[in-house]
Amino acid sequence: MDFDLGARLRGLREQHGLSQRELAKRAGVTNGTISMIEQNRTSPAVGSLKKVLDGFPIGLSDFFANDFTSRHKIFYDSKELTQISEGKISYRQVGRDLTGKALQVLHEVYKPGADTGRNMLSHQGEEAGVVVKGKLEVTVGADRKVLGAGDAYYFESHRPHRFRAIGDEETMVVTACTPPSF
Amino acid sequence: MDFDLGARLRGLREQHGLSQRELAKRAGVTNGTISMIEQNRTSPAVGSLKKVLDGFPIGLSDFFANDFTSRHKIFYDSKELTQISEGKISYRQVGRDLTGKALQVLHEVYKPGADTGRNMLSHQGEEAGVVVKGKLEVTVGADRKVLGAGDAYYFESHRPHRFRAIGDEETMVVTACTPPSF
DNA sequence: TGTCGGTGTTTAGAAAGTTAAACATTCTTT
DNA sequence: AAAGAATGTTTAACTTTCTAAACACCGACA
Repeated sequence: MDFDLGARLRGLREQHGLSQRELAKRAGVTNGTISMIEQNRTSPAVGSLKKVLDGFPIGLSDFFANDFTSRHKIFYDSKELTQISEGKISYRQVGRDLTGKALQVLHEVYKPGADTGRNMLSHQGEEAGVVVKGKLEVTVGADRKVLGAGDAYYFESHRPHRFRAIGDEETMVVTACTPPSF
Repeated sequence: MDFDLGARLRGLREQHGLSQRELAKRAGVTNGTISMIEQNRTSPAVGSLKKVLDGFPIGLSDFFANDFTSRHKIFYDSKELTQISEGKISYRQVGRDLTGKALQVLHEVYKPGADTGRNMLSHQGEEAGVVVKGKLEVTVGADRKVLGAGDAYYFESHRPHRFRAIGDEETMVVTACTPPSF
C-alpha cells in the first residue's frame, strides 16, 4: 500500500464524530479491528473494509477516490476514464477530479446523428480536438466544416460552437479544454 | 460483500488478455490467489488487491467505481459528492456516472464574485436551483434577479443564462438539470 | 480520592487469506 | 496417439487478519 488508508479511515470517522466502538457496532466488526486498521497495522480484507465503510456510509470507490496515487496518475487505461455522461453522446474524462488542473481532456463518442444542440454552446477558455473515427460537423461562429478521422480543430471557446456526428457510423473525438469547464 | 468482486476482476483480466499466471507475476502474488479471488472464495486484503490492480494498471477507486451497490445508491453524504471541477466555482455532483439517469444534481459553491462568464450559457433541457447561502445574480434572457438564501429559479436551459455570486460571502446553490448535460 | 463511563490500544486464540506445489483440463505439436 | 505447454483449480502449510477480552488512559462527578 502506498497511501495512508489508516489515516483516511480515521479522518472519516472523526469527521462523522464517531468513536471506534460506535463505528465498530454499526459496521459489525470489533473496535480492535478498527484500531488496527487506523494504525496501518493490518491491511484489511476488502469485505471487512466494506462493512466498516457501510457504517458511515460511504462506498469503496469514494473511499479510494482521493487516493494519494491517483493525483499523480499519469497513464489511464481506456477503461479507467471517468464516464461523465452517456447517451447519444458519451463523454469520458481523463482523470476524476480536475481540481487545480489546467486541462480537461475528454474522449467523446457520438452516435450517428448525435448533436450538441441547435443552441450554440459558448464558454470561456480554448478548446481543441482530433477526430479519431467517423465524421464530425463542427460549427464555430459562421464557419462550418465536416472533419474526418485525423482532422482536428482549435478555437477559443467564447465563440459559439456546435458539434454534430455525420454519416451512419459512430464518431469518436478526443477533445481538450482549458481551463476545465464542463 | 454484495457486488461481484471476483467477476469484476476476471472481466478486467480477460479484457487485458492476461492469464492468471501472467497477472500474478506482474502483481507479485500467486496464481492461486487470483483464482480464489475470482471465484469469490476469499475477500482479498486491500493490500493484495492493490498489488493485483497495479498489474493492469487501474486504481482502487476505479475498480470499485461501478460497484453494483453504487448504482442503487440513494443517500449521499456531503463528502461523497463527485467533485467535477473546482476553482472560483466548485461543482460537486450527486452520483458519479449518470448513464441512463434523467437528472443531474449539483452542489455548487461560488467564491465571492465568481461568474459563469459574460458569454451566456445555453443548452437543452430544463434546470432549477435553490440558493442555500449567499447571494446569486441569475440572468435568464432579458430577465435578471438577485436571489438570496431560500430563493430559487426554474427555466428551460435553451434560454441563455448566466450566474454570478454577489457580495463578499461565498454562495452555495443546489441545482438540477434534466437531462444531464454538463 | 475513588469510581464510573468513556476513549484508544494490545494480546491470545479462532478464522481467514496467501503461498507453493500438485492436480486436472484443454489445445498444440510431433 | 503421446508429449508438451498452456490454462484454471485445488490442497496443505504458512502467514495474516479478526475477534473477544483485558489493559491503560483520560475527564466527569460524587
